[in-house]
Formats: sequence, C-alpha cells, structure tokens
Amino acid sequence: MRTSQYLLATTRETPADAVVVSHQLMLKAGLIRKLAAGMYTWLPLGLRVLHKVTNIVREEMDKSGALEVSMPVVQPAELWHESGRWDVMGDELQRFKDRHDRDFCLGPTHEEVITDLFRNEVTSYRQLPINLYQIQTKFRDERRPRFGVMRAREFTMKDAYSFHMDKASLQKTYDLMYATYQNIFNRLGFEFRAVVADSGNIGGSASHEFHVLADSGEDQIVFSDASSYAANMEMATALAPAEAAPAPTKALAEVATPDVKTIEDVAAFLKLPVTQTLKTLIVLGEKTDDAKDDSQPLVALVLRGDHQLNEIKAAKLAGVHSPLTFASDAQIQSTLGCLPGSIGPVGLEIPVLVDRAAAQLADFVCGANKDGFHLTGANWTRDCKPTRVEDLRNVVEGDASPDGNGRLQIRRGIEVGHIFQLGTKYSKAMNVLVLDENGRTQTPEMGCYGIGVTRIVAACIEQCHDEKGILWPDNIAPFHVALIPLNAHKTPRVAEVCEQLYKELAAAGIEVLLDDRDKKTSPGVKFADMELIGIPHRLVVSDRGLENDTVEYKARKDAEPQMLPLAQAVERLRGLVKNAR
RNA sequence: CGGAGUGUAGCUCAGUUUGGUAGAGCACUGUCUUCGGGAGGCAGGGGUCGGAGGUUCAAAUCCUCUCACUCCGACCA
Repeated sequence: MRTSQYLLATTRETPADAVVVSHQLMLKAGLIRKLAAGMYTWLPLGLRVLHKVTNIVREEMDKSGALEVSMPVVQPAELWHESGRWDVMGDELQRFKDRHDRDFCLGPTHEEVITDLFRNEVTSYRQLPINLYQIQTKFRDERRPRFGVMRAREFTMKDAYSFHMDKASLQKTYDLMYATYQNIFNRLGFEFRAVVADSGNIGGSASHEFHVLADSGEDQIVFSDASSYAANMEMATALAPAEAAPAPTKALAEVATPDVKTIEDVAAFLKLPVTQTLKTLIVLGEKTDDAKDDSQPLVALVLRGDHQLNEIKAAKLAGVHSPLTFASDAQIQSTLGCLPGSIGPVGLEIPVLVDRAAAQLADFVCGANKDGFHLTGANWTRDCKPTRVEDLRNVVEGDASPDGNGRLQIRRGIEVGHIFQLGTKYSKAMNVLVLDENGRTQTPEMGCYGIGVTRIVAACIEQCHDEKGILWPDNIAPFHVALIPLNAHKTPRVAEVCEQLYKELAAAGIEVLLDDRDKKTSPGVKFADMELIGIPHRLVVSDRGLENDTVEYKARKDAEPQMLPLAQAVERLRGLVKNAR
C-alpha cells in the first residue's frame, strides 16, 4: 500500500475526551472515529488490525473443531420471552418495534437464537457434542460507555455455544475452550490471567474470565503469589483470620461523637486504629412470602472499618435482596431511629450478618444506634450476637490465599474473554430435546464462550505503546514494514530502489506501507506518523545510504538503526518479520 | 440513573464575567524557498457559535426549555 493512495488519518493533537492511552492512540493514529457515545467507525488502518485479530481468533476456533455460523443482529422478542430474559435484562437490552408493532431487540448476546437454531436442526445424540460460533456485532446499551472501544455499546464479539448430552462432555469442551483461549491470547502476545469468575446474569455454574493485565483495566483480579489460585475480586474468598478472637478486656461505654461521620473520623476522634472499628451497612432484605404489610425488611451488614463490602457476595446471601440495594436514610431513620453514620450491631433488632474478619474483633468501636454517639469496648457474644458470620468483604493485598498457599496479590485487568458452563438453563427454558442412545429425550447441557474482539485491539495498545505511539506485534500490525524514501525528488534512484523493494517485499509476503507522500511531507512527519501508527519495522531509503548501496533498518522498539546492504535487504526483512504470510 | 462539567472551523482552544463587525495555533488549497526528526514566506478556503424560544435597537455573550457529549459514582455477561 502507498500512503498517497491511503487514508492516513493521524492527528498531532490528542482529542480532549479520551482518557486512557489506548483510546487516545486509536484516535491519534487514525484507527477509529467516534460516531456517537460508545459507537465507532473503524478506518482502513484500524480495520486491518481488527481483521488480523479476527483471523487469529477464527483460526484457533476452527482448530478446536468449532463451526462458524452467522446469526442476525436483530432478534425477535418471542425468543427472549421464552428464556425469561425479556423482563430480566433491563435497559441494556435495546428494544424496538417493527412496522407491524412487533417487538424486537438488538442482540447483546445470542443464547436464545443459537438455542432456537439448535432445537430446530439437531435431534440426535449422534450429532453431539457440537460447538457453534460467530464473530459478529453486538449491541448493549451501556449506561456509561467509556474508554473508546474498551467499553463500547456496539462492538464485535466472538461468541461460541456448545451442546452436550452430559456434564462430562460439557467439561471436556469447556477445557478445550480454556486451552483455545490460552492459545489465542498467547498468539496475541498478551500478559494475561485466567481467573475464576462470577457467572452473573448469564446463568450457569463454572466460569472463567481471561484478563489482560493493565493498570487501566476496569476489573480487579486477585491471585496468589505461591499457587495457581486466581479469581475476579467479586469471587475471591476472604478467609477467616487464623487466630481465634481475643477475649474482652474492656467494658462497654457510650461516648459522644458529635459531627463525626465517617469511619476515618471516628478512629481519629477516638485515637484508635481503623482496624478496631466496625462499620454497619443497612441493605434491603428479602420479603418473606407470608409478609403481611408492605414494609421492606432491612438487614445489617457488619464489616471491619478498613474493609470494603463485596456487593456480589452480599447479594448472594440468604435473606438479602438481590441485586444489593442500600436502604435510604428515611428507611433507616424510621426503622432504627438514627441516621446511617451512627449504626452499630449492639441492640439492633434486624438480622445482623457479620464478616468473618469483623467477627474476630474484640473491644471494638461501633455506632450506638443513637445519632452522635458511638460505643467503645464492644464485644461479640457479651454485648451483641451475629445472626450469621459470612464472607462479606473484598480481599485485600496480603490476605491469605483461599487455597492455603501464599498471599494474595491484586492487579487490574481488562476482561477480553469469558467462558461459562451454562448447564440446562436455556435448553430447559426453551424446551430443547434430543434423543439419547436409548431413544429417550434428554435436555442437552450447554456452554458459552465469548471474546471481545474489538476490545482486544484496545487491550493490545494498553500493553504495547510508548511515548511515540503504538508498538504492534508483527502478527496484528496493520503493515509489517514502513518503507520511507528520503529526498526522492532530488535523487531519482531513491524512488527506483523503493519501487523495487516494494515489489520484492510484497512478493515475499511482507505487507509494506510505502510512504510516497510528496516533498511537502518532511522526513520528520513521515517518521513520526509511522511510529505513531506502530509499524514494527522501518526501512529508510536515502541518497546518502545509496552511495554505499545500503538502506537503513530500524525496528520500532529499537533505539538505534542499522545499515543493511541493499542486495540483502529483502532477505534480511524476511527473517526479521515474523508471522508474515 | 444520581452528581459535576463541556458544547465556538476537521483538531486543540480563546472570546461569555461587563451584549456592539466571530478569532488563534494546528490541519486543508495554491505558490515559492527548504529537505534525515512534526520547516518558513506569501495568498486563500472553511463556523446560521449544539438546537428552539425569549429579553434587547443589537445576543456566541443575558433568561427559559431542550439535545448531545465527557468525567465521578451506581450498574454491568
């Protein structure tokens, strides 16, 4: 390709609304342009990268034996009613009506459609297991799209769905997909972790997320420094402290704490460490079936002052409303007689769920359930009783690993893949039946496996960039080699050599971007553009070099260039460019 | 959805407080000079100041409504 015939859309200035480096560089390098919030046009240069990523994903999926299909983006509401998700999904599901007033949605995922396809096409155990996938546009009306294509509303996803006669077969394909994902992310050169994950709304049991490690990641991932334990923060178990709770040594006392609201304020006011305080959060409980009135039951969640509530864990507990909903100040005031800043477990007449670490404290500080007062020297059992002790908190760096080996570390990650064992959630709801070897009908087990293809491009830039721009690995770079002629208008041989190299490199299967912009484009501009867009190899042909029959080579990541004899240049490049076709 | 903020040329932004002919840099077009790290001169093109309504002799500027976008939070497969 020649720049003179291409749409290079580089900009010198960074667009003001991009905050993460991948978003900034994708705009500056001219890979994407925003159409509306969370919706992006892919320019020619960006699309080349996206296609290369797509091809790697497709190759590995095909290698695993999965079969590619393509399903519509628009889906009829009937299928979503069948699965029960039409009413569950909320506003993320973009709904609309056609001219006949029939309900449709834009597909945020394709469990319903694939299950419908499967039940119409597959009837025998002989056809199982089967794994069908597509690489296709998804639409989710995210509340807050951000970070460019990292969290977009419209994006490209590889989604695969497998069907099985039994759990053992599902596990086998799940393991195969796990290995396939490792292959894909290894080929992309990612530093990544597979972590145990919450299966969330999509349903099912076992689930792993694949995270690219990056400081800009939206998720916190947790892993042991001494074992293979790795989990999403939502799922990471916080163990009870190994040591037993100390015995009470102090008497319960009430102290006035005027205008002292936060835990930090309380600890500072009483000159005690935050770890000696409790915080009590009031959330909505579950209404019992025999509840006579409309009053909303409340539940107290008690944590050590320095710990953070894990809302996913809390919402899963018996008696707690899911999704987790904090009680309003008015609800707390009317039920407990004080405001949120002064609540404590002593004398509380609602269920009290206590975190394992909080339950190990003695002589602690907590709210007195009276505005402006706290209690000191409070103790479990003697002064108040937990209804239940639960795992309620986010783990923190240095906690013991749940598998007993090592200490936990916390890093940020970008979720680029997620695999689930769905079980029979969809096959049962949508009445899918296949005949087994005895001629009896069975409900098939399902798995599903997603990869955010567009997100991968952003994640790659997050991991591979410097102050000058992007540093693409060879196998997803839009072009392998930037070929830059200098002073071609003064020395005709420069242009001739470039044309010759261009042809020979192309013949060797190397993708070349020849910067043949005219003399108005200064060398500095050409160098800066090629570095910004991240072409991994650069050849400079100049009158100076040709005096010695040499051309200059520099890898994007190297600091210093080297001179290559002209006659050997193509052969040397063939060795330097990995994964060229 | 709650809180905060921003909409002026393709991009980055001034101008709004105190109403009075719509600006700069970059980018773009033509031309001359320059030519190994984002060159310089000259000449140009480009904006109904997000939109609607109002106040006023006069509105980018003041008032009302509205739309869009961004950030923080909540939420999320």
